[in-house]
Amino acid sequence: MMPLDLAEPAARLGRPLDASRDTDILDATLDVLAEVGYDGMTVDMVAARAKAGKATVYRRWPSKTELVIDAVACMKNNDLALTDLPDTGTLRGDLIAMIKPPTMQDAERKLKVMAGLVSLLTRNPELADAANEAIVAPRAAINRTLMQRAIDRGEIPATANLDLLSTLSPALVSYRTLMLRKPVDRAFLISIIDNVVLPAARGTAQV
Amino acid sequence: MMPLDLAEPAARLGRPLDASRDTDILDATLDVLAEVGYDGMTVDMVAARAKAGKATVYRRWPSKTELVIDAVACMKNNDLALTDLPDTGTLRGDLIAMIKPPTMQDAERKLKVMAGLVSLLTRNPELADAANEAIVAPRAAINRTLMQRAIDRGEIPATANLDLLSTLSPALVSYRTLMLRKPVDRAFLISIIDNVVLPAARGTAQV
DNA sequence: TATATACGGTACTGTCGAGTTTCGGAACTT
DNA sequence: AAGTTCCGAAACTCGACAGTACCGTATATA
Repeated sequence: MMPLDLAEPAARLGRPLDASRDTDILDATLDVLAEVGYDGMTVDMVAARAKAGKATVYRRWPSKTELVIDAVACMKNNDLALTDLPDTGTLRGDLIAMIKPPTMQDAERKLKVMAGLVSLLTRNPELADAANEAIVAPRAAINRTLMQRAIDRGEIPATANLDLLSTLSPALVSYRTLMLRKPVDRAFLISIIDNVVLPAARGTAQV
Repeated sequence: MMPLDLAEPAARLGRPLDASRDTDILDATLDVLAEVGYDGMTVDMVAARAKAGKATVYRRWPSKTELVIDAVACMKNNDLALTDLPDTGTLRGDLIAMIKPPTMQDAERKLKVMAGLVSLLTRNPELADAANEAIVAPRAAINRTLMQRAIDRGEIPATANLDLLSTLSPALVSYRTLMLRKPVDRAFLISIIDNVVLPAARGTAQV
């Protein structure tokens, strides 16, 4: 008998897998996905863009679907950290401080990827979960954190519905991009903050 | 020479086209579209659901793309009229009166169809326009009308940004359905009205 | 050095779907 | 009745793509 699998690297025979190919392929997958969507994407496109052979792709992922799920899930890690969020002292200041190039580009790419996946989410729960954790949830989590601080400061009522409030801006940005197909510029984002998010955060219990 | 085309029916030779097949096929197209999306849809599926032959489809539309564009554009007509809108005397009353079965089912189907088209809108302007006019614009137009009345009554400030306000609820409903994949029930819609739309409509110029 | 696996590239296989054609029969015009 | 077009159904063509196999070469272990 052999010790068959001691959970150690085992130092396999022959040339080892080149880890740099993994990231190149995953990144190429996201690029193509953002450009032409899931159904428009072919594995040949991905391989070509990653300057890899198709066999190199299939050596790592058993199918196109699994490749895409992994690529989407990987976006979760490259997040513009939840640690160094702005802290200007006001909710408005924090929200506006989030409007800066690196954050926006990250959001734009994620939204394009999401657009190419939307029609699949209904029929593929695994992909839906990956997309939610990597794209949807992080953005809401940031807003939630900023708003919780505002509650702690007494700036907005503690009764504020953060589940709803934290999704306002992502929802409006998504809608404007995907449905209205209009550009999301700085003026629009500020308009959302001043005309929607802040009134909603403060005004919950009027009437 | 012939009078070649005097814009009259011309009484063509042979069996005439059966108009009832058109509507059946367009309706089947929307059904399939809502279920599996544009890329998942095949012309055979549509023909089968409409109990029609594939030739009957291609006798009317030159390609799958044109068929879909026409089907989407047709949704525009079947609108739950902009004429008999609720008029309860308050904006809140009007908005809540819009939450009723026929309206909701219409909206749900349109949203499913839209979900199956999202990834195409970027690369097909003709389809994007059809989808906008048939699905996106009508809903915003209704909200805009109700809100304009509220302005006329002096219920909300005349400075209110109706372009933004009228898209709030469609955006939040879309986001919840497509991205969060949570159900849109009556409680959620009322929560939107009370916690987002009305505060935003009133609170524009505070601070 | 011998063996084994990864690599990029290319060719292959099998399936699926858009669009076309053909069929027997039905509906219309002359 | 003769001629034409529509109908549903089925068979067909053809291109695209997922997935596999193989090549020559590169990189690892023993």
